[in-house]
Amino acid sequence: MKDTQKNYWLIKSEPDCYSIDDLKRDKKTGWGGIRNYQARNFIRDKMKLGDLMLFYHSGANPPAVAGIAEVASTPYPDSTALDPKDDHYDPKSTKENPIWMQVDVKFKEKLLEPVSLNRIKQDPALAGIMVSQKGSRLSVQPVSQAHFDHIVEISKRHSKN
DNA sequence: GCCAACGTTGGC
DNA sequence: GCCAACGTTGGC
Repeated sequence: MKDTQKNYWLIKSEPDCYSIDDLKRDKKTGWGGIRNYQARNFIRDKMKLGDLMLFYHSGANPPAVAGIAEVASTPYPDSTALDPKDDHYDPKSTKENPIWMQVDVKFKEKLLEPVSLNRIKQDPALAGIMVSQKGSRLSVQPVSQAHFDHIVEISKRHSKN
């Protein structure tokens, strides 16, 4: 039973680098290049097909949750770590012993109204959410279902007016 | 562009 | 195993 339960995530991307619009265009992409062990462990150990993700624009004006994506593969070795020509190449990672993992991420929807970090911080219902903590640089974060739903709700509510 | 908060690296 | 130096992230 536990295993079939969905997990919820927040993934960060700089929109200049890869935005929700890029994902909408591509429909699906390999979420590679994660070079942080904590994030890697979440991807490797906890991510499951069908898990839902908040797609967060970091370094944007304002930084905000911009859309929803879905985990579209089981975890597999990050090929960008094995390619010497790639920016994310890591010589410590080998085909026999891959260090870094990735999943495929599928476009689900773009929020009509992005939910800004500022709004997230101000909302008592979202107290304790990882992304609003000062100095939280983790690019893959677990999110509770309640927080996930609430953020989507805020967007829907706001875009109705 | 600044800088605080982290994570990683490497000398010892 | 400590810790200073360094690199990176990301809000502002």
